Amino acid sequence: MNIGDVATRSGLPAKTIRYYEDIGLIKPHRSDNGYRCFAEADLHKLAFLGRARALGFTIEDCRMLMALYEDESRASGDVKQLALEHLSKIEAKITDLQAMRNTLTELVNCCAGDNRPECPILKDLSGQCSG
Amino acid sequence: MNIGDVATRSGLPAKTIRYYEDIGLIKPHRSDNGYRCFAEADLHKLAFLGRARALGFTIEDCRMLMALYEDESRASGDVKQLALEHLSKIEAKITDLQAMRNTLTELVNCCAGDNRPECPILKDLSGQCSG
DNA sequence: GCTTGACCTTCCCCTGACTGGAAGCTCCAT
DNA sequence: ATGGAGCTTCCAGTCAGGGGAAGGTCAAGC
Repeated sequence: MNIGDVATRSGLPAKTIRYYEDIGLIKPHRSDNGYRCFAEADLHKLAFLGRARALGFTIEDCRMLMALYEDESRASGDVKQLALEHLSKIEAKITDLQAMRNTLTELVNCCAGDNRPECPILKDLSGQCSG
Repeated sequence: MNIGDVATRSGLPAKTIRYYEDIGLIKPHRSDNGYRCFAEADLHKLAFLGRARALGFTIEDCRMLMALYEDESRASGDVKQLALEHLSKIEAKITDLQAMRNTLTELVNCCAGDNRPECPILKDLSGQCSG
């Protein structure tokens, strides 16, 4: 398979696939003409990577997950720990974003949003507490 | 005021303050020795920027918010629109992260996390649906 | 007056995970 | 032979700064 076919079948852009080769996540063979030549196993790895990335794992996490996946004597505890650490980062992000959302929602609700300059959003940002 | 004092009082790192000058968000004067020389108004702007950034606004958003803040004939509707657009991006991110969290939580709960290699997390990532 | 250390300056490279685009090669169909 | 699609590499850019080098400045202490 050439990269275009793999891109279509994996759902990843060709650019991303080249990048993954660059950083050593996959190692496709080369045809005589210099084109990358992907086997089914490469496609499978790319799909794995795509799913891990979609769950928000970093590239380095993905690298470790792939290594664990390929290590048949792995301990599932190592995978679980990786996932739990990632989960706690996600939860922290959610908490941060919810705090932003709450503040913003309140500010937006206080703002008339008309043609007048008076604006509680700007007032808050400028440090003049409106409460 | 020198940059160190402003950093302390605004809570922003000196690096960040220099960066904000670089991209034109602030324009502190210079002393004869070449040092940046900050007035209270600069400090005020930096505090504004810090709060806007803490609410997750992008730098470009901040630039517009500052312009609106300084425009006494602004319409609060413009500010509100900016805030609403930002809010909807935040909400989209929260939704994405919650989906990740839900999937990950389920996977983690299915994983024994012991010394055995059997692992539903890896199984899911590899595309073998466990359900 | 000299030194020391803290503070300031600019400059450039690095981050993560790609994306865009240029220049050039290959392949296939016409 | 030619045109266009697809492939290659390489360079630069994204966002919002962070790290650190090389060097100028200032105030205190001796």
